[in-house]
Amino acid sequence: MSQDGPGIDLETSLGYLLKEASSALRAAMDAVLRPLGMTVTHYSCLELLAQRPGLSNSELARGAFVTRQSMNVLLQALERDGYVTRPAEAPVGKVLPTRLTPRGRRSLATATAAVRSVEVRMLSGMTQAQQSAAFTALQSMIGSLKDQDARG
Amino acid sequence: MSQDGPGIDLETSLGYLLKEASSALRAAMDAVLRPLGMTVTHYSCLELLAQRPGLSNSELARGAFVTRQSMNVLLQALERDGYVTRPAEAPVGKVLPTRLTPRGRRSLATATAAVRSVEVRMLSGMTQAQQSAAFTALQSMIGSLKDQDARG
DNA sequence: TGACTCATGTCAGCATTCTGACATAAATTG
DNA sequence: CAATTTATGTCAGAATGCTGACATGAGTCA
Repeated sequence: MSQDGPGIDLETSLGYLLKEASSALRAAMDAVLRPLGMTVTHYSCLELLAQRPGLSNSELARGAFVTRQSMNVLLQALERDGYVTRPAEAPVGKVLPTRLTPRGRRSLATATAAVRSVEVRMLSGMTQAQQSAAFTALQSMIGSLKDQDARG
Repeated sequence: MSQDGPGIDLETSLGYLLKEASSALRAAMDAVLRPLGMTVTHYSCLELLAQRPGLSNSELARGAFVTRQSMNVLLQALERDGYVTRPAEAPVGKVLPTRLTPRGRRSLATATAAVRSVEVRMLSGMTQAQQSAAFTALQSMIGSLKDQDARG
């Protein structure tokens, strides 16, 4: 069965499949967000702020899987265009808590609908049990991989 | 519970978890490949060529989830450094079939060992049944998302 | 209290990838 | 057979993200 002899069989590799699924999801999200003039990172930032108002730049960066620096330039653009607000000075420490403006909330609402349609389609061929299994499996993978990071 | 009311609950979203897992996997692979002077795309290209010799630039790009243009610049570097070879002229059509050199094969061997250790760790906390379930689930997601692409 | 470590926000420079575009060859279609 | 469509390789410019670096504030520990 061309098992783990010479290389890693990409046809049966969970890692490769994970990358493929993630890539397909990102492409699908990009496709529905583009007409709204939004990128995936853009949307992720807004969604994070809706659920946890007052998040800092660094926390948003971790939540959207980009660096602080990248999130910083995005936040500057979002602030300039009136989607979010940040205090001019940090109320405590250096952390600048960010919040959605009404305009940001409206923009997020339409984006959320688009993204939800993608997620629904992604799950359309799966039973509830399969979804639960996938959820557990992904959490397990994440835990193992993060563990490694901590040890290294 | 905070179900699908206002936004998408990132804590229970399979899409978000998928992105998180993929990000963690990429970070882990980057960490083990960096000492070898390799990037993930770099490694993916070599692994693809080992399993399917003679792949073209465009086919490699699809397999590594990047654009033709990006793969093209990578291939030029790999060719310059003697990891792969491409004929100066296309034997048929415009397709330039790429092949690993012995040096490329040696380089891939060490990289494969490193990547395999990451994948083993990723699967360490999962039963065989869980792995099978995850495999099926991911394939289902990919199928649904690609379907959408075709229809759009 | 003072030294040390850690996290944050931000700037500058660099690398990587993507978008747009073009010419060419194969496949398809009428 | 001719025309259209599709796919490929490649170039140039733009956008995006990252690495490196710095100053500052908070927490820790002796």
